[in-house]
Amino acid sequence: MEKVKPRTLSGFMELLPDRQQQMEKIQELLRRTYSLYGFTPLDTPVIEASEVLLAKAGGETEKQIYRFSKGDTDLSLRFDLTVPLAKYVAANYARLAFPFRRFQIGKVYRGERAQRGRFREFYQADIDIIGDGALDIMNEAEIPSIIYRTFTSLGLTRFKIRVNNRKILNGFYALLGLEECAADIMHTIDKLDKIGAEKCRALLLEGGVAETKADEIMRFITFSGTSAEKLAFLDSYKGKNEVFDAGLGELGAVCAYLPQFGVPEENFEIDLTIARGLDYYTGTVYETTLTDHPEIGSVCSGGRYDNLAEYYTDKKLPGVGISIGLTRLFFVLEEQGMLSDDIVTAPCDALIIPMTEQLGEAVKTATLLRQSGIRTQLYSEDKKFKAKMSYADKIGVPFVVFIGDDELSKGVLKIKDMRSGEQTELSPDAAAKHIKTAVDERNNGAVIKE
RNA sequence: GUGGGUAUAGCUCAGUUGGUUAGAGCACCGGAUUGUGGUUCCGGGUGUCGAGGGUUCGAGUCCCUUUACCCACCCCA
Repeated sequence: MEKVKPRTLSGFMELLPDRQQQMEKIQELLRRTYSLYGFTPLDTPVIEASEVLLAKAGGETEKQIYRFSKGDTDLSLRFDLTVPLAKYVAANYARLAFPFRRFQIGKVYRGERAQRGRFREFYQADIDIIGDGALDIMNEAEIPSIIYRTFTSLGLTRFKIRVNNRKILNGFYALLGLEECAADIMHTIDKLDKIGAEKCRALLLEGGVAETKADEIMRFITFSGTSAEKLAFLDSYKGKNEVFDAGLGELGAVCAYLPQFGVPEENFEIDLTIARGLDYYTGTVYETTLTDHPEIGSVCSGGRYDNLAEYYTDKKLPGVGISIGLTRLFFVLEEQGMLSDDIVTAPCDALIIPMTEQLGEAVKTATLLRQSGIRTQLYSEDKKFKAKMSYADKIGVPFVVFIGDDELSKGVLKIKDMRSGEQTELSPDAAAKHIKTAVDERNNGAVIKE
Protein backbone atom coordinates (compact mmCIF):
# COMPACT_ATOMS: atom_id res chain seq x y z
CA MET A 1 0.00 0.00 0.00
CA GLU A 2 1.31 3.40 -0.87
CA LYS A 3 1.99 5.50 2.19
CA VAL A 4 0.96 9.09 2.66
CA LYS A 5 3.91 11.21 3.65
CA PRO A 6 3.41 12.30 7.25
CA ARG A 7 3.89 16.02 7.12
CA THR A 8 2.95 19.09 9.10
CA LEU A 9 1.97 22.23 7.24
CA SER A 10 4.51 25.04 7.20
CA GLY A 11 3.78 27.74 9.71
CA PHE A 12 2.33 25.28 12.21
CA MET A 13 4.34 24.47 15.31
CA GLU A 14 4.45 20.89 16.50
CA LEU A 15 6.70 19.99 19.42
CA LEU A 16 8.37 16.89 20.75
CA PRO A 17 7.30 15.76 24.24
CA ASP A 18 10.00 17.54 26.25
CA ARG A 19 9.48 20.84 24.45
CA GLN A 20 5.73 20.52 24.77
CA GLN A 21 6.25 20.08 28.48
CA GLN A 22 8.11 23.40 28.60
CA MET A 23 5.42 25.10 26.54
CA GLU A 24 2.75 23.86 28.95
CA LYS A 25 4.83 25.08 31.86
CA ILE A 26 5.01 28.56 30.37
CA GLN A 27 1.26 28.61 29.81
CA GLU A 28 0.72 27.46 33.37
CA LEU A 29 2.85 30.34 34.65
CA LEU A 30 0.97 32.84 32.49
CA ARG A 31 -2.37 31.61 33.80
CA ARG A 32 -1.17 31.84 37.38
CA THR A 33 0.20 35.35 36.91
CA TYR A 34 -2.89 36.65 35.11
CA SER A 35 -5.10 35.19 37.82
CA LEU A 36 -3.03 37.02 40.40
CA TYR A 37 -4.35 40.29 38.97
CA GLY A 38 -7.96 39.22 39.11
CA PHE A 39 -8.46 38.23 35.49
CA THR A 40 -10.99 35.54 34.75
CA PRO A 41 -10.27 32.81 32.19
CA LEU A 42 -12.22 32.84 28.94
CA ASP A 43 -12.46 30.43 26.04
CA THR A 44 -14.22 31.22 22.78
CA PRO A 45 -14.63 29.13 19.61
CA VAL A 46 -11.81 28.91 17.10
CA ILE A 47 -14.42 29.15 14.34
CA GLU A 48 -16.83 32.07 14.11
CA ALA A 49 -19.38 33.23 11.58
CA SER A 50 -17.54 35.22 8.92
CA GLU A 51 -19.85 38.21 9.34
CA VAL A 52 -18.86 38.43 13.01
CA LEU A 53 -15.12 38.25 12.42
CA LEU A 54 -15.20 40.50 9.39
CA ALA A 55 -17.56 43.13 10.86
CA LYS A 56 -14.66 45.54 10.94
CA ALA A 57 -13.25 44.13 7.73
CA GLY A 58 -10.78 45.98 5.63
CA GLY A 59 -7.35 45.37 4.19
CA GLU A 60 -4.90 42.92 5.71
CA THR A 61 -7.30 41.14 8.00
CA GLU A 62 -9.59 40.13 5.19
CA LYS A 63 -6.66 39.00 3.07
CA GLN A 64 -5.15 36.87 5.82
CA ILE A 65 -8.22 35.23 7.21
CA TYR A 66 -8.91 31.52 6.70
CA ARG A 67 -12.43 31.49 5.33
CA PHE A 68 -14.43 28.49 4.19
CA SER A 69 -17.95 27.24 3.90
CA LYS A 70 -19.71 24.18 5.20
CA GLY A 71 -23.00 23.74 3.45
CA ASP A 72 -24.56 27.19 3.32
CA THR A 73 -22.72 28.66 6.30
CA ASP A 74 -19.87 31.10 5.79
CA LEU A 75 -17.23 30.40 8.43
CA SER A 76 -13.83 31.79 9.42
CA LEU A 77 -11.00 30.91 11.78
CA ARG A 78 -10.29 33.64 14.32
CA PHE A 79 -7.19 35.70 13.51
CA ASP A 80 -6.87 37.21 16.99
CA LEU A 81 -8.56 36.99 20.38
CA THR A 82 -9.67 40.59 20.56
CA VAL A 83 -12.47 40.50 18.00
CA PRO A 84 -14.02 37.39 19.61
CA LEU A 85 -13.73 39.19 22.96
CA ALA A 86 -15.60 42.17 21.54
CA LYS A 87 -18.35 39.86 20.33
CA TYR A 88 -18.45 38.05 23.68
CA VAL A 89 -18.70 41.24 25.69
CA ALA A 90 -21.39 42.68 23.42
CA ALA A 91 -23.37 39.44 23.53
CA ASN A 92 -23.13 39.05 27.30
CA TYR A 93 -23.11 42.71 28.29
CA ALA A 94 -25.99 42.40 30.73
CA ARG A 95 -24.51 39.38 32.48
CA LEU A 96 -20.95 40.64 32.95
CA ALA A 97 -19.54 42.80 35.71
CA PHE A 98 -17.55 45.82 34.55
CA PRO A 99 -14.70 46.55 34.46
CA PHE A 100 -14.53 43.11 32.86
CA ARG A 101 -11.08 41.58 33.21
CA ARG A 102 -10.41 38.42 31.25
CA PHE A 103 -7.40 36.46 30.10
CA GLN A 104 -7.36 34.03 27.24
CA ILE A 105 -4.66 31.77 25.89
CA GLY A 106 -5.61 30.31 22.56
CA LYS A 107 -4.63 29.55 19.02
CA VAL A 108 -5.28 32.02 16.25
CA TYR A 109 -4.89 31.62 12.49
CA ARG A 110 -3.49 33.80 9.76
CA GLY A 111 -3.32 32.70 6.16
CA GLU A 112 -0.11 34.50 5.32
CA ARG A 113 3.12 33.10 4.00
CA ALA A 114 5.04 31.50 6.83
CA GLN A 115 8.68 32.26 7.51
CA ARG A 116 11.15 32.39 10.35
CA GLY A 117 9.27 33.33 13.51
CA ARG A 118 6.08 33.94 11.58
CA PHE A 119 3.39 31.32 11.97
CA ARG A 120 0.05 30.58 10.40
CA GLU A 121 -1.22 29.04 13.60
CA PHE A 122 0.03 30.47 16.85
CA TYR A 123 -0.86 31.01 20.48
CA GLN A 124 -1.75 34.39 21.77
CA ALA A 125 -1.89 35.00 25.51
CA ASP A 126 -4.16 38.00 25.95
CA ILE A 127 -5.38 40.03 28.85
CA ASP A 128 -7.91 42.83 28.48
CA ILE A 129 -9.78 45.12 30.82
CA ILE A 130 -13.05 46.41 29.42
CA GLY A 131 -14.85 49.34 31.03
CA ASP A 132 -18.50 50.26 30.75
CA GLY A 133 -18.56 53.77 29.30
CA ALA A 134 -15.25 54.76 30.91
CA LEU A 135 -12.05 53.20 32.17
CA ASP A 136 -9.63 54.81 34.61
CA ILE A 137 -6.04 55.55 33.62
CA MET A 138 -4.87 53.41 36.54
CA ASN A 139 -5.66 50.34 34.42
CA GLU A 140 -3.19 51.52 31.81
CA ALA A 141 -0.51 51.76 34.50
CA GLU A 142 -1.37 48.32 35.83
CA ILE A 143 -0.67 46.66 32.47
CA PRO A 144 3.13 47.17 32.58
CA SER A 145 3.19 45.70 36.07
CA ILE A 146 1.46 42.59 34.75
CA ILE A 147 3.96 42.35 31.91
CA TYR A 148 6.77 42.80 34.42
CA ARG A 149 5.50 40.09 36.73
CA THR A 150 4.74 37.73 33.87
CA PHE A 151 8.21 37.96 32.38
CA THR A 152 10.01 37.74 35.71
CA SER A 153 7.93 34.71 36.72
CA LEU A 154 9.16 33.00 33.56
CA GLY A 155 12.73 33.68 34.64
CA LEU A 156 13.46 36.64 32.35
CA THR A 157 15.09 39.71 33.84
CA ARG A 158 16.67 41.49 30.90
CA PHE A 159 13.67 42.99 29.10
CA LYS A 160 12.28 46.45 28.59
CA ILE A 161 8.66 47.53 28.55
CA ARG A 162 8.36 50.45 26.14
CA VAL A 163 5.44 52.79 26.48
CA ASN A 164 4.10 55.59 24.35
CA ASN A 165 0.80 57.36 23.88
CA ARG A 166 -1.01 57.74 20.59
CA LYS A 167 -2.56 61.05 21.64
CA ILE A 168 0.91 62.51 22.08
CA LEU A 169 1.81 61.43 18.56
CA ASN A 170 -1.47 62.56 17.03
CA GLY A 171 -1.24 65.90 18.84
CA PHE A 172 2.36 66.39 17.82
CA TYR A 173 1.62 65.80 14.13
CA ALA A 174 -1.41 68.08 14.37
CA LEU A 175 0.93 70.76 15.74
CA LEU A 176 3.05 70.38 12.63
CA GLY A 177 -0.03 70.51 10.44
CA LEU A 178 0.57 66.95 9.35
CA GLU A 179 -2.54 65.24 10.75
CA GLU A 180 -3.54 64.21 7.25
CA CYS A 181 -0.56 61.94 6.79
CA ALA A 182 0.09 61.11 10.47
CA ALA A 183 -0.66 57.43 9.87
CA ASP A 184 1.91 57.19 7.06
CA ILE A 185 4.51 59.02 9.12
CA MET A 186 4.00 56.77 12.12
CA HIS A 187 4.32 53.82 9.83
CA THR A 188 7.69 55.09 8.66
CA ILE A 189 8.83 55.93 12.19
CA ASP A 190 7.90 52.42 13.28
CA LYS A 191 10.76 51.17 11.11
CA LEU A 192 13.35 53.44 12.74
CA ASP A 193 15.09 50.62 14.62
CA LYS A 194 15.26 48.51 11.50
CA ILE A 195 16.40 51.03 8.88
CA GLY A 196 18.15 53.73 10.93
CA ALA A 197 17.64 57.48 11.34
CA GLU A 198 19.15 58.53 7.99
CA LYS A 199 16.93 56.32 5.90
CA CYS A 200 13.96 57.12 8.06
CA ARG A 201 14.39 60.85 7.42
CA ALA A 202 14.82 60.20 3.71
CA LEU A 203 11.57 58.23 3.65
CA LEU A 204 9.78 61.11 5.35
CA LEU A 205 11.02 63.56 2.73
CA GLU A 206 10.04 61.11 0.03
CA GLY A 207 6.57 61.01 1.57
CA GLY A 208 6.22 64.73 1.00
CA VAL A 209 7.15 66.03 4.45
CA ALA A 210 8.95 69.39 4.35
CA GLU A 211 12.59 69.32 5.43
CA THR A 212 12.17 71.50 8.53
CA LYS A 213 9.24 69.37 9.68
CA ALA A 214 11.10 66.12 9.01
CA ASP A 215 13.98 67.39 11.14
CA GLU A 216 11.56 68.39 13.88
CA ILE A 217 10.04 64.89 13.77
CA MET A 218 13.45 63.25 13.94
CA ARG A 219 14.46 65.46 16.86
CA PHE A 220 11.23 64.55 18.64
CA ILE A 221 11.38 60.80 18.24
CA THR A 222 15.09 60.38 18.87
CA PHE A 223 15.21 62.41 22.09
CA SER A 224 16.96 60.26 24.67
CA GLY A 225 17.08 60.36 28.43
CA THR A 226 15.38 58.98 31.51
CA SER A 227 11.61 58.83 31.77
CA ALA A 228 11.65 62.01 33.87
CA GLU A 229 13.80 63.79 31.27
CA LYS A 230 11.53 62.66 28.46
CA LEU A 231 8.44 63.88 30.30
CA ALA A 232 10.17 67.22 30.86
CA PHE A 233 11.06 67.39 27.18
CA LEU A 234 7.44 66.66 26.21
CA ASP A 235 6.32 69.34 28.64
CA SER A 236 7.94 71.96 26.40
CA TYR A 237 5.26 71.25 23.76
CA LYS A 238 2.44 71.65 26.27
CA GLY A 239 -0.40 74.11 25.80
CA LYS A 240 -0.43 74.11 22.00
CA ASN A 241 -2.68 71.16 21.29
CA GLU A 242 -5.47 69.66 23.37
CA VAL A 243 -4.95 66.09 22.21
CA PHE A 244 -1.23 66.30 22.91
CA ASP A 245 -1.86 67.67 26.40
CA ALA A 246 -4.34 64.88 27.14
CA GLY A 247 -1.81 62.26 26.00
CA LEU A 248 0.96 63.82 28.06
CA GLY A 249 -1.30 63.79 31.12
CA GLU A 250 -2.01 60.10 30.61
CA LEU A 251 1.62 59.18 30.08
CA GLY A 252 2.59 61.14 33.18
CA ALA A 253 -0.05 59.35 35.22
CA VAL A 254 1.08 55.93 33.98
CA CYS A 255 4.69 56.72 34.89
CA ALA A 256 3.69 58.01 38.30
CA TYR A 257 1.91 54.78 39.22
CA LEU A 258 4.67 52.42 38.09
CA PRO A 259 6.90 52.50 41.19
CA GLN A 260 3.88 51.71 43.35
CA PHE A 261 3.08 48.78 41.10
CA GLY A 262 6.62 47.57 41.69
CA VAL A 263 8.00 48.00 38.19
CA PRO A 264 11.73 48.80 38.39
CA GLU A 265 13.05 51.74 36.41
CA GLU A 266 15.41 49.57 34.37
CA ASN A 267 12.58 47.48 32.94
CA PHE A 268 10.60 50.46 31.74
CA GLU A 269 11.11 53.16 29.14
CA ILE A 270 9.17 55.88 27.35
CA ASP A 271 9.72 55.28 23.65
CA LEU A 272 8.31 57.93 21.34
CA THR A 273 8.90 55.83 18.22
CA ILE A 274 6.37 53.10 18.85
CA ALA A 275 2.92 53.46 17.36
CA ARG A 276 1.51 49.91 17.07
CA GLY A 277 -1.31 48.74 14.84
CA LEU A 278 -2.21 51.98 13.26
CA ASP A 279 -5.98 52.31 13.44
CA TYR A 280 -6.62 50.24 16.55
CA TYR A 281 -5.19 52.06 19.54
CA THR A 282 -6.21 55.45 20.83
CA GLY A 283 -4.07 56.08 23.91
CA THR A 284 -1.30 54.28 25.76
CA VAL A 285 0.59 51.71 23.67
CA TYR A 286 3.02 49.05 24.87
CA GLU A 287 5.82 47.04 23.37
CA THR A 288 8.17 44.71 25.21
CA THR A 289 11.59 43.70 23.92
CA LEU A 290 14.32 41.42 25.23
CA THR A 291 17.41 43.50 25.99
CA ASP A 292 19.85 40.92 24.65
CA HIS A 293 17.77 40.07 21.58
CA PRO A 294 16.51 43.29 20.03
CA GLU A 295 16.45 41.63 16.61
CA ILE A 296 13.46 39.60 17.72
CA GLY A 297 11.32 42.70 17.96
CA SER A 298 8.34 42.94 20.24
CA VAL A 299 7.31 39.86 22.21
CA CYS A 300 4.36 41.48 23.90
CA SER A 301 2.29 44.32 22.51
CA GLY A 302 -0.91 46.12 23.28
CA GLY A 303 -2.57 49.35 24.22
CA ARG A 304 -5.65 51.34 24.96
CA TYR A 305 -8.63 51.40 22.60
CA ASP A 306 -11.66 53.61 23.06
CA ASN A 307 -14.40 51.50 21.64
CA LEU A 308 -13.96 47.76 21.55
CA ALA A 309 -17.35 46.56 20.40
CA GLU A 310 -18.63 49.35 18.18
CA TYR A 311 -19.49 46.88 15.39
CA TYR A 312 -21.71 44.84 17.68
CA THR A 313 -23.36 47.30 20.05
CA ASP A 314 -24.09 50.98 20.70
CA LYS A 315 -22.66 50.66 24.20
CA LYS A 316 -19.35 52.43 24.58
CA LEU A 317 -16.82 49.92 25.84
CA PRO A 318 -13.30 51.33 26.20
CA GLY A 319 -10.52 48.93 27.10
CA VAL A 320 -6.85 48.24 27.44
CA GLY A 321 -5.08 44.99 26.73
CA ILE A 322 -1.94 43.20 25.68
CA SER A 323 -1.10 40.10 23.75
CA ILE A 324 1.91 37.87 24.13
CA GLY A 325 2.83 36.04 20.94
CA LEU A 326 3.50 32.82 22.76
CA THR A 327 4.45 30.68 19.78
CA ARG A 328 6.92 33.25 18.53
CA LEU A 329 8.31 33.83 22.02
CA PHE A 330 8.78 30.10 22.49
CA PHE A 331 10.36 29.71 19.06
CA VAL A 332 12.86 32.44 19.84
CA LEU A 333 13.67 31.12 23.32
CA GLU A 334 14.31 27.69 21.88
CA GLU A 335 16.42 29.04 19.04
CA GLN A 336 18.52 31.16 21.42
CA GLY A 337 19.02 28.17 23.73
CA MET A 338 17.22 30.04 26.49
CA LEU A 339 14.89 27.23 27.51
CA SER A 340 16.18 25.86 30.77
CA ASP A 341 16.91 22.16 30.71
CA ASP A 342 17.05 22.11 34.49
CA ILE A 343 13.32 21.88 34.88
CA VAL A 344 11.95 18.39 34.76
CA THR A 345 10.39 17.89 31.36
CA ALA A 346 9.86 14.15 31.68
CA PRO A 347 6.31 12.84 31.46
CA CYS A 348 6.72 11.38 34.95
CA ASP A 349 8.91 11.57 38.06
CA ALA A 350 9.38 7.85 38.58
CA LEU A 351 9.43 4.81 36.34
CA ILE A 352 8.85 1.46 37.97
CA ILE A 353 10.68 -1.40 36.33
CA PRO A 354 9.43 -4.76 37.57
CA MET A 355 11.97 -7.60 37.43
CA THR A 356 9.59 -10.42 38.14
CA GLU A 357 6.79 -12.08 36.21
CA GLN A 358 4.33 -11.12 38.93
CA LEU A 359 3.46 -7.44 38.58
CA GLY A 360 1.31 -7.22 41.70
CA GLU A 361 3.92 -5.61 43.94
CA ALA A 362 4.91 -3.17 41.21
CA VAL A 363 1.30 -2.09 40.78
CA LYS A 364 0.94 -1.63 44.53
CA THR A 365 4.08 0.47 44.56
CA ALA A 366 2.80 2.61 41.69
CA THR A 367 -0.40 3.26 43.64
CA LEU A 368 1.60 4.22 46.72
CA LEU A 369 3.82 6.65 44.79
CA ARG A 370 0.85 8.22 43.03
CA GLN A 371 -0.89 8.71 46.35
CA SER A 372 2.20 10.63 47.45
CA GLY A 373 1.80 12.95 44.47
CA ILE A 374 4.61 11.42 42.45
CA ARG A 375 3.86 11.17 38.74
CA THR A 376 4.50 7.50 38.19
CA GLN A 377 4.68 5.21 35.22
CA LEU A 378 4.79 1.45 35.33
CA TYR A 379 6.86 -0.26 32.65
CA SER A 380 4.94 -3.34 31.76
CA GLU A 381 6.39 -4.42 28.43
CA ASP A 382 8.25 -7.68 28.12
CA LYS A 383 11.58 -6.33 26.89
CA LYS A 384 15.19 -6.92 27.70
CA PHE A 385 16.48 -5.11 30.72
CA LYS A 386 18.65 -2.94 28.58
CA ALA A 387 15.68 -1.81 26.53
CA LYS A 388 13.80 -0.88 29.69
CA MET A 389 16.69 1.28 30.86
CA SER A 390 16.99 2.82 27.46
CA TYR A 391 13.32 3.78 27.66
CA ALA A 392 13.90 5.40 31.05
CA ASP A 393 16.81 7.32 29.59
CA LYS A 394 14.86 8.50 26.58
CA ILE A 395 11.89 9.89 28.45
CA GLY A 396 14.31 11.58 30.84
CA VAL A 397 12.68 10.25 33.98
CA PRO A 398 14.67 11.36 37.05
CA PHE A 399 14.10 8.21 39.12
CA VAL A 400 13.80 4.53 38.31
CA VAL A 401 12.37 2.12 40.83
CA PHE A 402 13.43 -1.54 40.58
CA ILE A 403 11.33 -4.27 42.11
CA GLY A 404 12.77 -7.74 41.82
CA ASP A 405 13.14 -10.88 43.89
CA ASP A 406 15.98 -9.40 45.96
CA GLU A 407 13.95 -6.32 46.83
CA LEU A 408 10.77 -8.27 47.50
CA SER A 409 12.48 -10.58 49.99
CA LYS A 410 13.99 -7.60 51.81
CA GLY A 411 10.80 -5.56 51.63
CA VAL A 412 12.55 -2.59 50.01
CA LEU A 413 12.58 -0.66 46.74
CA LYS A 414 15.76 0.00 44.84
CA ILE A 415 15.81 3.64 43.72
CA LYS A 416 18.12 4.80 40.98
CA ASP A 417 18.81 8.49 40.51
CA MET A 418 19.26 8.62 36.74
CA ARG A 419 21.29 11.78 36.81
CA SER A 420 23.97 10.64 39.26
CA GLY A 421 23.58 6.94 38.68
CA GLU A 422 23.43 6.39 42.42
CA GLN A 423 21.27 3.58 43.77
CA THR A 424 19.75 3.27 47.22
CA GLU A 425 17.53 0.73 48.89
CA LEU A 426 14.69 2.23 50.87
CA SER A 427 11.43 1.15 52.40
CA PRO A 428 8.47 2.04 50.15
CA ASP A 429 7.44 5.00 52.36
CA ALA A 430 10.96 6.36 52.64
CA ALA A 431 11.39 5.96 48.89
CA ALA A 432 8.25 7.97 48.19
CA LYS A 433 9.42 10.74 50.50
CA HIS A 434 12.90 10.73 48.96
CA ILE A 435 11.61 11.03 45.38
CA LYS A 436 9.01 13.64 46.23
CA THR A 437 11.53 15.91 47.91
CA ALA A 438 14.04 15.69 45.09
CA VAL A 439 11.46 16.22 42.33
CA ASP A 440 9.83 19.21 44.03
CA GLU A 441 13.23 20.82 44.30
CA ARG A 442 13.98 20.36 40.61
CA ASN A 443 10.56 21.57 39.53
CA ASN A 444 11.10 24.89 41.25
CA GLY A 445 13.58 26.09 38.64
CA ALA A 446 12.78 28.82 36.14
CA VAL A 447 11.65 27.84 32.65
CA ILE A 448 13.95 30.34 31.01
CA LYS A 449 17.66 30.90 31.53
CA GLU A 450 19.39 34.01 30.29
C1' G B 1 0.16 39.32 -2.54
C1' U B 2 5.72 40.65 -4.78
C1' G B 3 10.83 38.94 -5.53
C1' G B 4 14.76 35.19 -4.86
C1' G B 5 16.31 30.18 -3.52
C1' U B 6 15.95 24.88 -2.34
C1' A B 7 13.99 19.78 -2.95
C1' U B 8 18.87 13.10 -2.43
C1' A B 9 18.09 8.00 4.04
C1' G B 10 14.25 9.46 10.07
C1' C B 11 17.53 14.40 10.49
C1' U B 12 21.64 17.64 8.45
C1' C B 13 23.79 17.33 3.95
C1' A B 14 27.80 15.47 -0.10
C1' G B 15 27.26 13.45 -5.01
C1' U B 16 32.79 16.07 -10.40
C1' U B 17 32.20 17.97 -17.68
C1' G B 18 25.52 13.28 -17.73
C1' G B 19 28.46 7.01 -17.06
C1' U B 20 28.41 0.62 -13.53
C1' U B 21 25.47 -1.45 -7.54
C1' A B 22 23.70 6.67 -4.91
C1' G B 23 27.31 8.21 -0.06
C1' A B 24 28.86 10.69 5.03
C1' G B 25 27.74 12.24 10.02
C1' C B 26 23.95 11.90 13.48
C1' A B 27 19.64 8.94 14.54
C1' C B 28 17.84 3.97 14.35
C1' C B 29 18.23 -1.69 14.71
C1' G B 30 21.19 -6.09 16.36
C1' G B 31 25.43 -7.94 19.17
C1' A B 32 29.69 -7.54 22.96
C1' U B 33 26.39 -7.28 28.01
C1' U B 34 19.50 -12.21 30.11
C1' G B 35 19.72 -7.07 37.13
C1' U B 36 21.54 -1.29 34.80
C1' G B 37 20.68 3.77 30.48
C1' G B 38 23.51 8.00 28.95
C1' U B 39 30.35 6.40 27.30
C1' U B 40 33.09 2.48 24.21
C1' C B 41 33.69 -1.54 20.47
C1' C B 42 31.63 -4.77 16.35
C1' G B 43 27.87 -5.47 12.62
C1' G B 44 23.50 -3.55 9.70
C1' G B 45 21.47 1.25 4.68
C1' U B 46 16.54 1.69 6.45
C1' G B 47 16.18 5.47 -0.58
C1' U B 48 9.94 6.10 -5.79
C1' C B 49 17.01 11.11 -5.64
C1' G B 50 9.48 15.81 -4.35
C1' A B 51 5.89 14.59 -8.61
C1' G B 52 4.90 14.45 -14.03
C1' G B 53 6.84 14.89 -18.89
C1' G B 54 11.08 15.69 -22.35
C1' U B 55 16.38 15.33 -24.42
C1' U B 56 19.95 11.11 -24.52
C1' C B 57 22.76 4.72 -25.79
C1' G B 58 22.53 6.36 -20.63
C1' A B 59 19.57 11.47 -16.10
C1' G B 60 20.23 12.39 -8.91
C1' U B 61 22.94 15.59 -12.61
C1' C B 62 20.37 18.98 -18.60
C1' C B 63 15.26 21.25 -20.30
C1' C B 64 9.85 22.11 -19.39
C1' U B 65 5.62 21.76 -16.14
C1' U B 66 3.89 21.20 -11.22
C1' U B 67 3.81 20.86 -5.94
C1' A B 68 5.98 21.62 -1.36
C1' C B 69 9.34 24.06 1.61
C1' C B 70 12.91 28.15 2.88
C1' C B 71 14.49 33.44 2.75
C1' A B 72 13.35 38.66 2.00
C1' C B 73 9.43 42.35 1.24
C1' C B 74 4.42 43.46 2.78
C1' C B 75 2.16 42.88 7.44
C1' C B 76 2.29 41.49 12.11
C1' A B 77 2.44 38.36 17.60
